[in-house]
Amino acid sequence: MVNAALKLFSRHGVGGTSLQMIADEIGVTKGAVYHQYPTKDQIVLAAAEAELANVEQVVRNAEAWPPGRKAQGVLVEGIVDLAIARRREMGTILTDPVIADHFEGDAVFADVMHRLRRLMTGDESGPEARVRTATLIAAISGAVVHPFVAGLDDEVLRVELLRLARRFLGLPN
Amino acid sequence: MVNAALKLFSRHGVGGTSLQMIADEIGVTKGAVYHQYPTKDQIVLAAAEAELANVEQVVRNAEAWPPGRKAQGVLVEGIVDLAIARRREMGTILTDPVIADHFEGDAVFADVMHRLRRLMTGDESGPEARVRTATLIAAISGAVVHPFVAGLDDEVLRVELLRLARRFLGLPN
DNA sequence: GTCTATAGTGCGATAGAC
DNA sequence: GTCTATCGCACTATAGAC
Repeated sequence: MVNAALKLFSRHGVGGTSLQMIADEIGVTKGAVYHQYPTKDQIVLAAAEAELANVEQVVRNAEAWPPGRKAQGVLVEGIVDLAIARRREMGTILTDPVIADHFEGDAVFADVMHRLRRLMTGDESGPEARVRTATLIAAISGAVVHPFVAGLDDEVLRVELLRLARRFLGLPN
Repeated sequence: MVNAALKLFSRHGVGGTSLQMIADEIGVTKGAVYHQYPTKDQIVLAAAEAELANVEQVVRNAEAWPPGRKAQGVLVEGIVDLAIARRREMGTILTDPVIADHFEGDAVFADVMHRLRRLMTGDESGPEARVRTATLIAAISGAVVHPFVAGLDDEVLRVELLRLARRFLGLPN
């Protein structure tokens, strides 16, 4: 259900997705949808959190390594893989205005972003570190939905993106 | 009117913006809006094209220079300035699903993107060139709306983004 | 847990007065 | 060119049978 919602959100936007569309997508009626989630807002929230959980898992994997280049490499590889596996969905939670509103002031979102920045820039937290982190995330999650790469094979895209991201971070090859 | 629509689109998404909201924003009634545009689709199209025209102007400025590093520098500076001046609006035309649908197969959009890629990668047009171009555009237009940089001063953000973009392209300082 | 039925609201769009 | 008034429809949400 949450997955069906995310798929529709990323294809029509949150505002352009109705409960009827979600119900149709999973093959039930609106009433059944309302049984699980009392409001549309709750569905949006659940979908956004589910997608954020994927990012959190990638961050957690990278945190298993001691701080440094290896951890950064694991992080970048995880983000690239995630962005490719979910080309539209990942960008949606970062760019859709309705979901951005939901995450503004959200503690879990802030925590994941903070840990992500820490992995990439260590203890720096000034403007340079912030812009660098925001840029890398935006680059990867945004690039995968750009028309230029719409027709590219997943594996080709993966290799190119990884190369660019590693160079961006100053990591070996 | 087109500007009011773009502002609302970037704040609530295209699907989440009603004609009533647009009418209220510019201080008229729905009837007056319908006098200028026969359908909501036409408004969306006009708004998207207006924003695309800004990008086209930046590309045109860069094309005034002979192909090479100078042209690339002008291009990157123009894109960064545009993204900062219109932090939300520029990202909207690249990420909102409704607008992306409008641009899919659009000749003007394809032309601007083609010229942009040509400026950045010359005559190469393989996967590597495509991913590189898509990544740079996504990075800049996406980074400016990321929560990490929400509180940053425009000028600070501009300097950092320019530095990152230049390094990404292998341009001097 | 899924259904039908329906309330209440706001939507896109149209018609016609001024 | 802007207004009011209104149509038909789809929406979110609720109530209650099975």
